[in-house]
Amino acid sequence: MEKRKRQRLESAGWVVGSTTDFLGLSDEEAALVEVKLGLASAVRKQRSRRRMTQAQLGRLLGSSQSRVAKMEAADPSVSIDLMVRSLLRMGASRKDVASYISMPTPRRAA
Amino acid sequence: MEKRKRQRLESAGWVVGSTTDFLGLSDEEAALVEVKLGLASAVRKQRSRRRMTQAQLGRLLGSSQSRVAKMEAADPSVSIDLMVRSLLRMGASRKDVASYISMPTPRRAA
DNA sequence: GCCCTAGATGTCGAATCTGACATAAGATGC
DNA sequence: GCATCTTATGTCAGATTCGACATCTAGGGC
Repeated sequence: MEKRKRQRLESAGWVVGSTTDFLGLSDEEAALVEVKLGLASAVRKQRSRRRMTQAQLGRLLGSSQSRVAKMEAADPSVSIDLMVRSLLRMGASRKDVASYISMPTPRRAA
Repeated sequence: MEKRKRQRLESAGWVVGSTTDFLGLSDEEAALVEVKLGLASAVRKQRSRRRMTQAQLGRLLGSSQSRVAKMEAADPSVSIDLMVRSLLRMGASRKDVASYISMPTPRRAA
């Protein structure tokens, strides 16, 4: 799968403002990646605010440490559904989730 | 699957403000359903604004009429990912998606 | 009545996502 | 150095979601 690889590279780093142009991501693909990145960083932020390890969060979610790691890395193998469910489980509201999605996603801040 | 049935009933109607309590949905399950309902109605709204049929939208998405119908019905077999991708494909922005998620979801308006 | 269009619903094989496990890599304390 | 804790990454069998198709209902024009 071509798209998965591109997405993985994309999420892995470097692009700052708009996620387009690094490799030929269409606008919607880019937007989708940005949605996922926002959720991914929200998961990490909420977890660390609660001072939980990935393993603890995994248990709380009925999942595993590795899946949490993949969520936070916005791995292409994790669905938006899973990330949203995780945030809700950590006590986020629908509005919180929405704000995570619309927030800009700066990465690799210098 | 127990949960799926409840979710189907839930989405099918009647509940107005909070989706809790109709049957023992936990708070997060209820919130997740509300997220899906918001996206589902957004898909319908965007599609009809564009005066497209479900079949046309299905083709635009590389999918089918029946899947579009299920999306708009917030069928448990459709993922948030698919609904978000559909909205983005119809030209919605990340912020638009976020607002659909946080909007209240009145249904069956008298 | 019959046809046509739009939408709803059920089913199925294929594709994707999931939890679990193993294992590696980084960081910290000794 | 080496334990220990935490996070990252790869893999895989089982679960979920996918597009597609068939089928049904509702409505309108004739």
